[in-house]
Amino acid sequence: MKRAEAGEAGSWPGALGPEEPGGLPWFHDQVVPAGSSSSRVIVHVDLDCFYAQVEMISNPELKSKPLGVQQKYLVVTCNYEARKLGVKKLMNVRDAKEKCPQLVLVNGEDLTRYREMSYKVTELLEEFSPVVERLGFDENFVDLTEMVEKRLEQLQSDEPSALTVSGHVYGNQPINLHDILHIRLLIGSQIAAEMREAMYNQLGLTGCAGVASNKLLAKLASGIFKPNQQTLLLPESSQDLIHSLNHIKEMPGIGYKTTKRLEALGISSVRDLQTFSSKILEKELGISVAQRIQKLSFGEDNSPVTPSGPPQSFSEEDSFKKCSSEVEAKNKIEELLASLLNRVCQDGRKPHTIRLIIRRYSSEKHYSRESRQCPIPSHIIQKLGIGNYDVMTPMVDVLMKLFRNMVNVKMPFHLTLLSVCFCNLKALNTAKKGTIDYYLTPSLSTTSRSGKHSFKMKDTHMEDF
DNA sequence: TGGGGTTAT
DNA sequence: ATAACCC
Repeated sequence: MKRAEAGEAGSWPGALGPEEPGGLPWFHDQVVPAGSSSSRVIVHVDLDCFYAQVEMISNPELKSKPLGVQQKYLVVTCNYEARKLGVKKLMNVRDAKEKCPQLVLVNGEDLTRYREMSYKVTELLEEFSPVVERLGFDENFVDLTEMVEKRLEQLQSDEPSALTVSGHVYGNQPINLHDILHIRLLIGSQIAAEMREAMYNQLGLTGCAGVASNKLLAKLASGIFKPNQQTLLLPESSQDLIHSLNHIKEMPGIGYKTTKRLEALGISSVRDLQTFSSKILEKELGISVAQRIQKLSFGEDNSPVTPSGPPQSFSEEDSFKKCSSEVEAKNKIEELLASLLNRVCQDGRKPHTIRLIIRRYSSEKHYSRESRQCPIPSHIIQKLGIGNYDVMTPMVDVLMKLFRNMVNVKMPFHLTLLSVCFCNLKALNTAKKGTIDYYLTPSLSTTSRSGKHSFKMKDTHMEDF
């Protein structure tokens, strides 16, 4: 454990300032302005090799073996046993087997169990604080600011071990118990440890956590000590952290395209980006992207933790070497749709838009998708919740119209991916005659997004059933 | 490169 | 409808 933990924390309650008599800790009057966006406490929780963990829970015999999760010809993730033997994420199955002949592979193309476990994690974290933002299936941000404030208020001066950091501190920076920002982050590290404990005790999952003053730094911090550990970043160390990145590509928020454009400008390190002319950057990338990523390069990120809530869309996709006939496409679309209907049925809400996505074969490069979408006919929507009887057939008809709108079936074609997506999800219309909702709810079966009737479901507070 | 997701334009 | 980002 860290120096800060043993040494400094033991000095409590000697941390009381001389000008604060009585039993209250000195920081009790250090108020953070309400709504202030500065000085937040954010945790990023990142599960260890998530798919592999889920598979090992399903089949404990896999725990002692090097395990990879396979999708098509890729090992998309693997446990640490396999990593020790040289298997990497997104490695070709052939390369992986070559590196590690004992590698056990399980198919992970069906995401159902991963998705279910993923939401159990998010729900568990929401018990700590409702402000939880999902990032993929295996990462969550939680804004702990309020929770930390409450714990500070409850803190008694006769709790000698109350101010002990949990886990690592980045750079072994000493904690200053007279610094309110340090104290708040330290409390955040304790909550992070409780979250990881709860994940393990209740779900059997291990993961990392990073605690810092914003999402960017929390995310970078969580990756410092890798499996099943956590790290706290103090403000004084944030520059060290961001400069420890070897390339701007490693900065969350700077993706493939932006990296290429930045490289063309001669920018490759974080410091290059920090010192580059803002004016020129704005002209090259647009003011929005330029300002955002240049702030990121200084470790600044004021983006809020946005509660994810239920998903905005459901989709199922399948990739393949070749699909070149309409019947073939129809069969695959039916499979995707069947799975989707089950999911939508379970969710309880109803999608009002359906989308079909394709990827055309192109000899190289240009990884690009095309899509067509349309409203789901209202008579189909109504049949959706009640066990999907004859919703398959009319829905496939709609999808095949979208298909023919994109693909000229009279000409040869070569597809490598099909995907069906349900979106524009709305709560069930449970409005009944005589209730307030009945008079306030815009008809959900007509063109409800138009003009004057477009007040939002969030504000209307529909009762679920 | 898989099988998902999100937001901005 | 696409393009960018995230995993």
